Amino acid sequence: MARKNRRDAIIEAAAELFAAKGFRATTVRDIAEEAGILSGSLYAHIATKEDLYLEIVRRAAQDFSGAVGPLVDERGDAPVKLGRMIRAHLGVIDRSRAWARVYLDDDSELSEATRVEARRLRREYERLWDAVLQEGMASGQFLMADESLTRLFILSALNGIIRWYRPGGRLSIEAVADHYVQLVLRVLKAD
Amino acid sequence: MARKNRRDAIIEAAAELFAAKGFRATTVRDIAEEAGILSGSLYAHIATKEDLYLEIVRRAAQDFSGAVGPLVDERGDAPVKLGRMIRAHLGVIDRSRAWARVYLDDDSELSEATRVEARRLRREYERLWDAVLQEGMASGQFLMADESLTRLFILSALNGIIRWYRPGGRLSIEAVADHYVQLVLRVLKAD
DNA sequence: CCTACCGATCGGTAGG
DNA sequence: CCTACCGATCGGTAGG
Repeated sequence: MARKNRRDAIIEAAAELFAAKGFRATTVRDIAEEAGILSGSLYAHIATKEDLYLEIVRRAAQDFSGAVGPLVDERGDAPVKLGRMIRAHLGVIDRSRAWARVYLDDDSELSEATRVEARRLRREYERLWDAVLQEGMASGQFLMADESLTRLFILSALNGIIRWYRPGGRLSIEAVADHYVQLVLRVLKAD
Repeated sequence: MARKNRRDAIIEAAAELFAAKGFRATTVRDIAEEAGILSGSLYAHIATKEDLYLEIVRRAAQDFSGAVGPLVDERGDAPVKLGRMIRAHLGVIDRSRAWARVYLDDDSELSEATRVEARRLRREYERLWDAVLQEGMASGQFLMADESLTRLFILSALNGIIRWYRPGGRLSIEAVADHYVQLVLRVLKAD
């Protein structure tokens, strides 16, 4: 929470609201109120409501890539790396729930241009996962009949968490991550 | 496609539009146009836009339960049954894409009452999967450290399909189902 | 950042 | 099922 200016507060408020109610159901008046200003004043800081969405997706993409990306090149074999990546990915979901939700949901209510950019950012992130899956396949530690299908299966399972996990529930995110790492390694026949 | 009255046509149109654009971004004028009438005339057949949503969720829940439910009591051991259920589940997603999408997405733009009912229907459906998972655990054919976590993992992976599968792509839904059955059985250490 | 407001569009209704 | 319309609310702007 370094420099926290008004613009950041607006984006933060929008992320929470988009995550909770969806893009369309969130009004610029909701966002302004949450940020402590009036809706007209919002436009001194942003161009459009849709730009706000894009900014959230970009920051979330950075969160995920920043947490998971460096792990691809760290020491360790593919199963170990994948375990770290899963923990990091679920960690971001846990710490940045609202941002993650906006980022992971392909919101169909937006303009094509916005959706294309959001999709591009997600695809770029997915390549990190491909890299490690391929590494494990090359080393013979992962068994996959169809790599891209397997990646989709795994990432869908992981991202599903955002639909049911609530902090303070029966399991901590770390406990969930421990379980999920095991399940994913089973999928890959790696244990 | 038995009796196909105007009301059914309206619900069908709404399902396609809600799936494509979301509940909020779909207007009653969109729905009416798709059904070939004017928006005011819609209200001779429905009470509110939200009722339309509920009706779609109810029919989709019936689709899934009708296709998967009977398989729980059929002949065969748990792994065989689970394989059949996965194929049936993906079959519904394939044949009733729009309905499935509306049903599977917990739309946060709706009233509490509506969301509670939709959640109830989804929970009821999930119990079918719990039954078979428990059967496999009892027979020693499935290995799970945490049954409910494993169910969430598996169903998230399966339902993720609705976000990427498009008919006419590289793989048929049957081919995807074949792969996914194998991956799920691996998760359960059942092969 | 506020006041004051815009044109457009929304879900839904009355009366036929 | 249409015509005609309602009050409310929407994203965004002008002028300060």
